[in-house]
Amino acid sequence: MTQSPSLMSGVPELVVLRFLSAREMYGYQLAHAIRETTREAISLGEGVLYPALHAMESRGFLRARRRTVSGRTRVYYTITPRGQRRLNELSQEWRRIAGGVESVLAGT
Amino acid sequence: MTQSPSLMSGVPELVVLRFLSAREMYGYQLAHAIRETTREAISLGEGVLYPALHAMESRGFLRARRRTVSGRTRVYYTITPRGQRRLNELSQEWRRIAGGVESVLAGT
DNA sequence: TATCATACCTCGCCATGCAAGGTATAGAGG
DNA sequence: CCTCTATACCTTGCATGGCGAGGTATGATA
Repeated sequence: MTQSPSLMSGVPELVVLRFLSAREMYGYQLAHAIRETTREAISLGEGVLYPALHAMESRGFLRARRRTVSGRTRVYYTITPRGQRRLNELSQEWRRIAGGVESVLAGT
Repeated sequence: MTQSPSLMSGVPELVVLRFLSAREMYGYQLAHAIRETTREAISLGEGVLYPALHAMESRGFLRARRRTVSGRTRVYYTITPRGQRRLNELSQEWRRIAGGVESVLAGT
């Protein structure tokens, strides 16, 4: 119903890569960490997070490793060199666009 | 080919509304103003700008008025009260998400 | 007379967010 | 024992929306 144009496009990939560049994490953990770090400003639903993780893995940005911890299966992700390069590109892209938007919002 | 996730989603609508909240403008003029103000950081192609303008008009955010200036037809746009409300919402939304991304990029 | 800048437009691809729905285990409380 | 909550993963289908490519037309400049 033409709600909002979702300013979120590309954001999940960027923030996930950033987290994984610091340490290995699993999906559920990522979701919580993102919510906490951003104080709820960014909250990725599972329908966003998991497909994003799979896409990044198949593109070679992440490596997945299943581990069973006390009867529960977790999929841990680590960032690859390609993923690191991707993160650098996306960060730069983000800064560029965010800077542009800010300059417009600030007025001439 | 899964190029880039295009962090641009929603940005055209936001920046156009912001410009039009200051003064009446026509499409081509908007494109140039956006490029200039953002120092090329944001550059809207015509395949983005015109469909966006039409969509915003049909949603009641803008009002269009054709005018012929020295043999050329221009479509001037003004923002409506609804468009102004929309701008406020989008701005807030933008600040929220951008703040979240920044906090992630900055690290814990 | 060509080329550029102005000025508008549409079509079609496809990437992607997101809601909704599904499976399964562990632990706590009644 | 049973229900509920938290943990932990998954997929399908829809709608949005950016973007390239292509199209039309005029005025000015070289």
